[in-house]
Amino acid sequence: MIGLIDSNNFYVSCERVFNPRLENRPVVVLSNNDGNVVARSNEAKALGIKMGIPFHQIKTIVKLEEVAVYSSNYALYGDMSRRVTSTVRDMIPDVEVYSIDEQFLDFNSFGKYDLKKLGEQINRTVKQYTGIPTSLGIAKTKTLSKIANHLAKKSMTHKGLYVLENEQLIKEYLSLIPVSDLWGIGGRYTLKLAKHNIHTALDLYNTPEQWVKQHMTIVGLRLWYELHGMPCLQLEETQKPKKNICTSRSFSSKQTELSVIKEALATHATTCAQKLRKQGCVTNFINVFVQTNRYSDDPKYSNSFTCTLPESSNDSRVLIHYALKALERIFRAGYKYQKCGVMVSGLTPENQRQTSLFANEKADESLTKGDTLMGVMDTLNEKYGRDTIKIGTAAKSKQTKSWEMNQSYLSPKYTTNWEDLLRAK
DNA sequence: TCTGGGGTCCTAGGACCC
DNA sequence: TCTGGGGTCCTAGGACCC
Repeated sequence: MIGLIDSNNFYVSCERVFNPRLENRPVVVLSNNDGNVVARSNEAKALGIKMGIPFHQIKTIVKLEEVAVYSSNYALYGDMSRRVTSTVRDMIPDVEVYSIDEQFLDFNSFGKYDLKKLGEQINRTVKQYTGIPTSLGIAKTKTLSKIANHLAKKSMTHKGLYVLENEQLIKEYLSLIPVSDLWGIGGRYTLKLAKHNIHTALDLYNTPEQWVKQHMTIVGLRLWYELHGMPCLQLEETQKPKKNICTSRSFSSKQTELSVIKEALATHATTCAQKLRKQGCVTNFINVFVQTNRYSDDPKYSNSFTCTLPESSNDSRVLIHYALKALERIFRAGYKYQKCGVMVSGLTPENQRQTSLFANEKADESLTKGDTLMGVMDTLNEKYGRDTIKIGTAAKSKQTKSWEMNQSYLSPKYTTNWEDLLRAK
């Protein structure tokens, strides 16, 4: 049996752990730049605040109902997520971390245990150790455990735990679930399936295998098998190295000057290089993109350019150099830019770096020196805090405030930043 | 005034190889 | 009337997830 444990209203729950006055109150957490609502407490849901709605559209109700509002605090949520995972892993060793608030659990070596009792114990322990409330669904496949989890959360009688086993019950529930709620069915498939009169999860369950394969590829077929209780998706307990890494942000206000965008892009390139080094990888392609606001009536422009590095690298200085070169090629004056970013691909492990055919000893030496320098920078930034030391091009200037992310409602980084903790006190 | 930031997998078709 | 039989790699586009 497979379990899916999921933290309820996760970002809101993290804020509540450190601010219990938020209990029983409507609370929302916003996306980066305080753009949209990405998490809601049950009380906020009851007020009709929809997932993903732009913040400016709910300002009236926020004031009227005294909704507590928070900017995303990923330092806090990431750390709380690690605590939840390690608590779960102490009880069930085989865990796949699926997202910041979800883990799949493998119960197959717990055959003789009462899964209901065990499940209750898991929820209770996580709450006790971390303060985060969770829901747990258990079934034969990942897809069915997603459904069981949904049932655990939605029904008051299940109290955050549901073991979905009985074939007849499975079919009954499937008949109540819109096909669009299934894991793996998005907007496009929902429309396509509706045209063929497939509306509920049970409709899809009853659709012939051949039709599914033909119209929904192997991906849909796996989903179909999983619904029938035949596992096709394995637990992935080790994290696979990423194939692409992207760092991008919207500006807090629209930007027109190349110099400002250069500063922002250099900062993103630095972050991207840090992420590469953390994964122990080097890149040989760097893609840079800029775009204007797609919702506004102002002239629109978006473009990207990919540079091929002469030699694979994860050196911040190298990435900044090529990112700015790419930017020069796509920047057009006269537009109000909203966002820029850097994406690296073609990643290879650091220790399998392909050097240039024409590299000489001097080049080797400079490569080693670069690695040492980056190592020192990473160590200092880890020990004394982010941005303790950085490359000059990405340094903060008078212009920085005009592009840096807007976070007007940020809570302290209670668990990862000592100064923040003191401030909170 | 104001609309996020990351990722993955699959398929078809084109280009090329022997 | 008739034109081989295998392959690989790359890219764009489509679909999805949180």
